[in-house]
Order: sequence, then structure tokens, then C-alpha cells
Amino acid sequence: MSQEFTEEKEVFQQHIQKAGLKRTAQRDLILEVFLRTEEHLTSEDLYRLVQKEDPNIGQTTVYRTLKLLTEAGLAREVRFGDGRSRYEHNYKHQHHDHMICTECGATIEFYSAEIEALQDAIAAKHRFQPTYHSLRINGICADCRRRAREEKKHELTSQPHVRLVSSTHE
Amino acid sequence: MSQEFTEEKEVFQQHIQKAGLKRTAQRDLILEVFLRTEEHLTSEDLYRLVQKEDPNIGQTTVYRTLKLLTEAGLAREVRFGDGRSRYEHNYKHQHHDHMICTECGATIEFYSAEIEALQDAIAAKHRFQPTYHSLRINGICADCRRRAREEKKHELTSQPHVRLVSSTHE
DNA sequence: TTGATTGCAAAGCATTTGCATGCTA
DNA sequence: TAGCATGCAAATGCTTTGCAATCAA
Repeated sequence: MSQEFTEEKEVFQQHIQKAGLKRTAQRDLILEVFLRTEEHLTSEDLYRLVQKEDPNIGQTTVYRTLKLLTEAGLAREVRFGDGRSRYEHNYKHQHHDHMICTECGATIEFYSAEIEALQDAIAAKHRFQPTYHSLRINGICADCRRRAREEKKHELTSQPHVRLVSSTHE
Repeated sequence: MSQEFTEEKEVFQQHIQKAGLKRTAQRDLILEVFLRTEEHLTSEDLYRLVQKEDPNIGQTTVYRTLKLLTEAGLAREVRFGDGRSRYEHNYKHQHHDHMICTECGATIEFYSAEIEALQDAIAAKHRFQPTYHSLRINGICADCRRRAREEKKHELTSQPHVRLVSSTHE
């Protein structure tokens, strides 16, 4: 298990050394847990996960280490608009954008070379030098839409039916 | 002056009434100041502006009124990733996205029908029903790039010159 | 040994909420 | 008059900072 992600760990050590910082057990563990979790983690999320393996690690260290991972290019900070930062893998992960379901919070990642190209063209037209961008599409995901449809159907068709049997059950 | 924005004010009154709320001097003033300011205002920004005309208005009221304006469709909340919310005009303003200069904070608005269409196509492919989206391109604006270029030029050409005269001055 | 790192508590921000008072409809 | 609105202070939630103790290089 801990033998995985050797490349990412190498990148981290490189960054640590170049910046004159020090390798610590806490940083190693936080990186390890971050790497093996394929999600958009908040600092709090990661803190809870790390706590399971070392209850002595502090919230603050997780915050600081996530910032470090971002500087090292291993993590990318994303904001979905709820006021808290989330982090996702960034090393050798193709850039992508997100659709966020406002019902269930699910996120769908997508990538469009066409959109990227259009963005670059627009930036160039304004002599704007882009460093990074973020595209968020909020809405309702397929699952939640289906659920909503079924609930509506239920309302229309089985509601009277329910009334008929309701006296039998309960 | 106060005769302007009659349409927007009408929209606000409509919303107020429909929701069973009440018209107040504070709300009127906050709306007025918001409408005549064509910028991406934070609640704090608007609070300061409103304060100039009525020092008794509280920060909280501005927060609450901005939320109200958003519900009424007059304002749109945008987040540039610095942890605070900004509000821009939304009534009969075409949807647009932003480029944000990370040097000077300038924002450039843009609109691309092609990007919009591509987004819709991608959402449809995932059976995702979009309600709204936000595209932010961070980078360096034309002015800041020019400034940076000039500083570099200055460094290369006049730096030795400065050294030559430096003994004379100071 | 030296300076970076840690974890706690406290501080900082932006925003929200509780509540007594004030004011529309 | 009833109940929404206001403004203050306090509370909240996320994140950062100060600091003494600890630890890597």
C-alpha cells in the first residue's frame, strides 16, 4: 500500500528539499491519505481520515500540508461556492472542470478541448495571459432528475391508490 | 437621479409584495446605490457607499438586502475565489463570464455563445440539467503585462546606468 | 545545534442569527 | 395593531496565526 504513489512522493520530497523544508511523519501520512482518496476533499474531510491513522495530528497541520501539496503541484484547490476549499489530485491529472449537483452534491468531471481553445482565443483577444481557469456548471444530475420524475409520477398515480390501502396498513 | 432605474425598482417592489415583505427606506437606498454602481461589489463595498448617504444603516441590512436583490433577479452573486461574495447587476444584463487579473484585481467580462453551446452539449450528454454556471479565467491583464515588460526593460538597460550615477546622488 | 514543524489556543474574516426596538401595511 | 425590518452584539464556520515545545537535518 505505502509502496504506491512513489512518483508523487518523489515530487513531494523534491519540493520539500528545494524549499529548504523538512520531511516529517505527519506530512508523509497526510500525503499518503490524500493520494489514496480520489475525491474532492475539504481540509476537514482529510483531517478526519488522517485522524483514524494518527489521532495526534492536528487540524492545522492538515491545512498547512494541503497548501504545501498545492505548491508542489500535487493538489489543486477547487471551490464549489459553498465557502470552503476542496482539494483534488493534480499530478499528471489532465485539467478538467466540474458539474456540481445542487441536490445531492455529486460532482461530474469533464474536459472539453473545444472550450479550452475558445477560452484561450478570448483571452488572447484581450491580451490577457491566463494562468488557470475554473468552470463550474451547477444544476441537477441525472440521478436526482430521475428521482424527481419518479416522485412526481408517484404523486399523480399512486397517491389515490395509497389512500385506498392506507387504512389497511398502520 | 432617483428617477432612473424605474424598471428595476418596479421589479423590486413586485418581489417585495409577492413575498409579503415590506418596503423600507433602507432597502430603497441600498437598491439605489447598487443600481448606480456598475461594479462587482462586495457587501462591504456597498455598505461603505450606502453609509455615505445614511450613516445609520447597518452592515447586516446590506447583507440581507443583497440576498433579497438576488432573489428578485436584480443582482447576481459571483465569487472570484478570494472568500468573499461579490454582486453584479443581473436585470436584463446578458449572462457573461469573467477574466480576473491576479496582479491588480481588474475584471474583464466576456461572453461566448460558442462556449455556452458547448457547455449545454456536455451537460446534455451527461443528462445533467444546468441551472447556472460560472467560468473564471485567472491570469494577468494587458496593463499588468505591459507594466511587467517595461520594468524588465528598465532593469536591463537603466540598471547599470543607475550604478554609475548612484555615487553622485545620496 | 539550528531552524523548521507541530498542535493547541486564540485571533481573523466574512457572514449569519438572536433579540429588543422600530416601522410598514 | 400585527408582524416584518432594523441594527447591535454575539455566534458561527472556515482558515490563519502566535507561541512554546518538539523534531529533522
